[in-house]
Amino acid sequence: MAIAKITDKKAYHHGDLKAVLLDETARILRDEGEDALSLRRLAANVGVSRTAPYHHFKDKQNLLGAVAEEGFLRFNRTMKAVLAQGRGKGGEQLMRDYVKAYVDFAVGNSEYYDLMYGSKLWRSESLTTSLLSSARSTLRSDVERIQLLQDRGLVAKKLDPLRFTQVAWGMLHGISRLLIDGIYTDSASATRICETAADMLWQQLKE
Amino acid sequence: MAIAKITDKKAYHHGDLKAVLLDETARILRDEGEDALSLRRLAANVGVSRTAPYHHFKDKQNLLGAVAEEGFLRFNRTMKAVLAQGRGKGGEQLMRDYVKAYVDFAVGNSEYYDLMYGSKLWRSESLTTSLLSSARSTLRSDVERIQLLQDRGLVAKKLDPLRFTQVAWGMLHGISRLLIDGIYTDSASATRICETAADMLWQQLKE
DNA sequence: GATCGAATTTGACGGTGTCAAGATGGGGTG
DNA sequence: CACCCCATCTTGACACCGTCAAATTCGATC
Repeated sequence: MAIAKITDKKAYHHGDLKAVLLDETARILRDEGEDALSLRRLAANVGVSRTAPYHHFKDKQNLLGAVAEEGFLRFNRTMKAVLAQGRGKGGEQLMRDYVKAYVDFAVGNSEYYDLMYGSKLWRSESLTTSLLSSARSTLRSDVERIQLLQDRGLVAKKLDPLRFTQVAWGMLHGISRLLIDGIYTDSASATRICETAADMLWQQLKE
Repeated sequence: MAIAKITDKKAYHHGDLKAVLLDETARILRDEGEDALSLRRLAANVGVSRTAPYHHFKDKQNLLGAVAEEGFLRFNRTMKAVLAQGRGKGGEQLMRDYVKAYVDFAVGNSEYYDLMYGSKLWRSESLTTSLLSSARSTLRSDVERIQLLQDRGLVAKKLDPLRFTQVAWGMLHGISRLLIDGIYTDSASATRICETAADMLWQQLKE
């Protein structure tokens, strides 16, 4: 039915519907927007009857939760790569790269980011413990990294790592949201906004 | 029909439906959440037929835009009051008050804040120029205030007022969103998060 | 080859936003 | 005062939507 199948699973009648649904959901969100996503259209696009998705996801929110989980996976992978790649660099440059990578991911993968930190997910019971730990993974390791630097005397003693991380996260999240939603007047200057943000954070750290 | 009418307009069949619709919309959003809002329920609650609202608002998005405009009005009023009240105080304390006021407004009036800076509004054609200028009003005066302080030599010369304001706004917006959406682990420490944020901003200014 | 059960379908229900056409009735003009 | 206009409101209709229940299909296992 589908032009090409990547996996050979070919589970049952259709092939592994679950994975295909996840991909097509993300594709619709990316290309046509949130309003264009309905379970019925999704099913039709994939070539399956309207209620077929219900055997893989409890309801619509549950499907979106699964897409969000995929988003967290990609996000954590991305941020880990940035840190790995920044081994040699100085702290200031690393901070800039980190901030840029966060915002770039959010803006470039907004179909995932919207779901990951959308209000719906965090109020629904689809927020499983595994999803929650995945969601907090990056934040948690941020706090730990700062604590480590602090123990080594590379970061100001008086700084509260948790508090700092919370505020820094808020900053990156806010900048990302304002960019995604097209609220900043000149989204063209995204790069310079990120630099300003990174410098501000770095100054707090080194002090 | 309605128990009490504040205005005496009593426009036509119903009384000034438009204002009543705006209030009831905000009430539903606050008390029952976004999903509970439908034009049909709204109309029924107000005691009017399902299509009556269409004579006052082009469509649902247009109604929400009008509610958002009311939100901007209240927001601008609130922030102006904070500044007025902070005349005597030092800059540091004023910054703390300002940050706290912003976040408090967002969290305490989230039924408005969600609409004001929700993605829907900023992509819709309901974003009239009057609404847009109202939306940018507070931000604009923030930039001007910093420029003024800079001219008087009270703020670091090397600082770019626009860039700083954008980042500061991002920070406040992000913190507000994370609090509203229940994403922060310990929303109880909102006050201390605000203080940390304010101190960070203030340090950038005075430097 | 019969059977079991997971995967899928068809049918149905109540809900939604919105358009088109008709009804209503208060305010301005004669 | 009588008239009519037109903003306001209603009823009817349409095409969607999410989701439940019951029937159906069909690969894998005994």
